[in-house]
Amino acid sequence: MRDSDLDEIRDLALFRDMDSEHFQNLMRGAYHQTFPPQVTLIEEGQQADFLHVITEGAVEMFARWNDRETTMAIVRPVSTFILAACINDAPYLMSARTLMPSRIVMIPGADLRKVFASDPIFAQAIVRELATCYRSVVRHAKGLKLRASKERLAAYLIRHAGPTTGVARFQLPIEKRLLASYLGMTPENLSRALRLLRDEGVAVDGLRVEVRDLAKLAAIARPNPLMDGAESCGEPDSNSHIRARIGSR
Amino acid sequence: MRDSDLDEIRDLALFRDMDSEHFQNLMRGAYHQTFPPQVTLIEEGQQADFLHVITEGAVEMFARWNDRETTMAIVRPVSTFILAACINDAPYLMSARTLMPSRIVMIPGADLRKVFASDPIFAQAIVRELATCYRSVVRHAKGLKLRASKERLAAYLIRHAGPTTGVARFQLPIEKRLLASYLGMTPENLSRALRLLRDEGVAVDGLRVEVRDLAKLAAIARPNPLMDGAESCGEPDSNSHIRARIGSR
DNA sequence: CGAACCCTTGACTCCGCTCAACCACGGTGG
DNA sequence: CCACCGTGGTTGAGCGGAGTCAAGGGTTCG
Repeated sequence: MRDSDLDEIRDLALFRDMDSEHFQNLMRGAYHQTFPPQVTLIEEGQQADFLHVITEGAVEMFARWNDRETTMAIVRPVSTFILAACINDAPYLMSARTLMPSRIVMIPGADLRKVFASDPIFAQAIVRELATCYRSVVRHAKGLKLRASKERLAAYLIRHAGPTTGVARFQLPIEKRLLASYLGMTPENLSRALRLLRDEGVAVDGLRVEVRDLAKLAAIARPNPLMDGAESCGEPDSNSHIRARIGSR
Repeated sequence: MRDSDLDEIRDLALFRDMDSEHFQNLMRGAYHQTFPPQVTLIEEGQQADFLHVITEGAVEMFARWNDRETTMAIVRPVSTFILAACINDAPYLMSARTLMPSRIVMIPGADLRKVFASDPIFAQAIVRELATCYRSVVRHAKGLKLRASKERLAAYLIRHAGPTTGVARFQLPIEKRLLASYLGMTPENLSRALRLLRDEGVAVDGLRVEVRDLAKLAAIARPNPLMDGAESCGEPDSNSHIRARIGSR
């Protein structure tokens, strides 16, 4: 692995405060690789051999059952995924694939568990990360069970409008079909839901979104830090990552 | 706290291997209390002051939004709840209330974090617990997004039929209205879904369930360790806890 | 230029929710 | 002992949200 990579990784919240020697132990067996888009990094059911850390790009976490498929989260730099499976040395519950060219650090699970056991600082960082992921999934589940699809969409738009008041303009960070799947609906239904929100002052052109009246949206979504809080980890997408995608209109 | 209680708690997987002195530090500020049924222990949104450990009874974890309510999990002895909020020193995302007379250990969050930082063994146990909870919610979310309600019900019944082949008989561990809420449907719909499953050889009388043909149910539920795996934590109910409830018919 | 692919729209179906009535059961108090 | 309720469960009727299927338009890419 290149030294510049090492420095970059070392600077992540997860590794920043840990013992130097332990960090080296972790990195000795680690890979830092670049993957093209649409590459399956992980297949659910496999044994968790590596902890993955995404340093560039975007990765979709998704799950399959009975010929159906749903996206569970979009992971952005810099965060880990499948930490829980690694810690428990258990099979992955989700699959992962790149959505764009992405760089991934892969740390052997055995090394992770070893260092984790001997470095309390690192253990603390791991736990914080894990707890954050947990809370993120709980929020996701709450949204699915308590909100109707139109309400989920409204909430999503509000989260991504940023802290603006009045009018907000932004780009959807992912394809609509992905967004639909994440929100637990079909692409057709997302399309219709967006049209319904036109009456509420939402204008959509491609991935460009303009929200004319945040208050009106909020009346539908009734946002709430206990469901919409942004502790990151899997929410597609933190708007701090508006990147110029090739071919963005 | 009584000594007998201390011994009991000390024996939990979470505390079993930790340093004795640290354990005492944890317990010094802890309470072990008995609560009647239908008592709200935790209100979502509150700051996470205590880690809770249930040693007897049953606790429902639920969430509210906009006058709607859904049960997210049922917690049985012996396990913790709201661990993630405590670790992150964040507000609870779920509320909790007792379903029956229950005994709860309450450990101050500050103590938890302190000991956690200085005892690697304990930290490891915490992480394992947390990772298990995380995986449990992921399974729950997968079920909600990938399975239809009838399929979710079938899967639930199979999980609780135990490893039997052929005919299975058991008791529902919770009220049907709770089960409905957990499975993400209305009580009316659960009722109808159960009638639909009659054609599949499922007979229900009160809380008594008889599954005549597990294979037929399995054809609907298509159970799968990645969705139905029983790593405990919140699944209502692990069938290792069939207790004689007063008034069980 | 053609082939994918994504998005949208329409028509249709159906699952699941709402509302309402009814029953069974248990507890309470006259 | 019995009338009265409150609660949880079941059933039915009706409706609406959301999925399915199918077709068409716009882009991108080989």
